[in-house]
Amino acid sequence: MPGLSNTALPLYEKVKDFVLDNIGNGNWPQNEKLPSEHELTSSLGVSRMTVHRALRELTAEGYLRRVQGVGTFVSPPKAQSTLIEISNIITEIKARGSQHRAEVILLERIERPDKMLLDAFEFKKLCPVDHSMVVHYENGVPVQLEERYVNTELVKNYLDQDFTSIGTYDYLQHSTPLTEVEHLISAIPATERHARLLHIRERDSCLVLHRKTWTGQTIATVNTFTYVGSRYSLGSRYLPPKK
Amino acid sequence: MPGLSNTALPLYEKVKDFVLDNIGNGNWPQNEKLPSEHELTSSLGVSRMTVHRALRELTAEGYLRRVQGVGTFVSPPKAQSTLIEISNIITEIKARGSQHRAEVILLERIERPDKMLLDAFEFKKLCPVDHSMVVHYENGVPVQLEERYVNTELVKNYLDQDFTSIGTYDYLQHSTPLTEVEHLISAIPATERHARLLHIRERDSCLVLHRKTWTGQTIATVNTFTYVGSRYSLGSRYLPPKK
DNA sequence: TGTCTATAGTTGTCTATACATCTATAGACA
DNA sequence: TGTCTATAGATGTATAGACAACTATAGACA
Repeated sequence: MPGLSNTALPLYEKVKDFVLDNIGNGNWPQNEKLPSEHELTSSLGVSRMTVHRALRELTAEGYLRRVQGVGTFVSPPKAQSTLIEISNIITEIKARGSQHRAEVILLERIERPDKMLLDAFEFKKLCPVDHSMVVHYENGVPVQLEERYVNTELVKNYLDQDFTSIGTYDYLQHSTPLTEVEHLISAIPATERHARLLHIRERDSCLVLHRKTWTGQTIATVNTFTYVGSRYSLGSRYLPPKK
Repeated sequence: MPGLSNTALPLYEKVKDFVLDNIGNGNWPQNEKLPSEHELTSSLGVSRMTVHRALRELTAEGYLRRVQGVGTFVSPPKAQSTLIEISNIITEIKARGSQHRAEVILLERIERPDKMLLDAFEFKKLCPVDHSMVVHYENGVPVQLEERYVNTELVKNYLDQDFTSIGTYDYLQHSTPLTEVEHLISAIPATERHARLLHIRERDSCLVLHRKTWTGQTIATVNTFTYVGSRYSLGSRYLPPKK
């Protein structure tokens, strides 16, 4: 066995590299049992704590699986390479070098939310809810209809903001720490209202992203983002943390 | 200062909880400098290595920022984690307790791919490509049309598999280590073929997930998954590692 | 044969200690 | 006043040793 590289890295990093190399070149195939910490300690000439740290970190990173009393095993390749990151529309438009414009369609307080809305927030009693509807344009073409319902208990002054200059996202992120997020993506045919606001025809396909956010145990916001199917794709390119 | 909880947790976990509590209740606000490892060591009555491990892990989790020679600081709240995980359809259907069935529509080798396909693979020369089309049923109702094009240089024996019993995903994952994945989600109206295979009407909305995978610098597979918009949502609920 | 038990082997945690490395700063010096 | 330097104090790494907790199994025993 070749042993550790002689770069300037800390020892535990060299041990991690050593293990990753053995996995990468097929020396230790999937589900293979690694040498025990004790064996690695003597064969690599480092202390057990150092080996232990390396293996523990690789376990946290998903490369290994450890069972107390049994041993350390090579994990099957991560299914984690199937993550899609949702970024906010304004950042995204600007990142493409396009010009962004937002049009506020509606900004209101709903004092008496209907049953559907109360259920969405899992409210027991009648609570007011702030409501915004904004259309985002990329180079003058409507791309996204953003509809947000906001818990007025948790988010203050939501209605006083100028969402043509500040992103709703930016305001919410700074005003409310969120503890949990739920996403749902689906496809729907455009309603008459979608068609009017997004300049498409009724029944054209739209991509809908539902997002619910929590602060503590309480639902903070309920959001629906509707994208024009033919003009927009959610996307991501993911590079696994190879080494 | 109250000190550590007296639960059955390991000490370093208690130290982590202690720090998180102090951050959570505003005791240590954003960018506050924490007591030094030495101070925590004496005030909490644990060894420095234990304090160090707790702080190191909290740093990896994004709660703290450490600067050698200077100190440890409370990090600003994490950027909103907006990741969506794509799991494979068979796992998903079974996880819902539904019955899964796969119907292989087509399984063929394309000896002379057309220009669109060659471009998708970024092939310079003419290479054969394997092609599969499978419809996945949940409790007898079609949910997903799975279409895959596979690089025959990288994936062997693709056509010999029985994809009614093995998931295409499972076979590919075991046969080819993948180094990079690209996803694109969009919404399209159903074509006549979609309508026929998925038992919907033409122009009904479908959710389309494009996935391209790389092995090294080479494109290994090009995939299109078409979901019935009204029957399916991609989703995820993400729980930040709070505590 | 079947069941229980002691044990060897493995990982998990914790401590005490040492030295390395980096940063800010007080104080010497020009 | 300005610059350099030694130093205190902070985090980073590494070791040796001890004990705890868990698992599989060989071997004793009924």
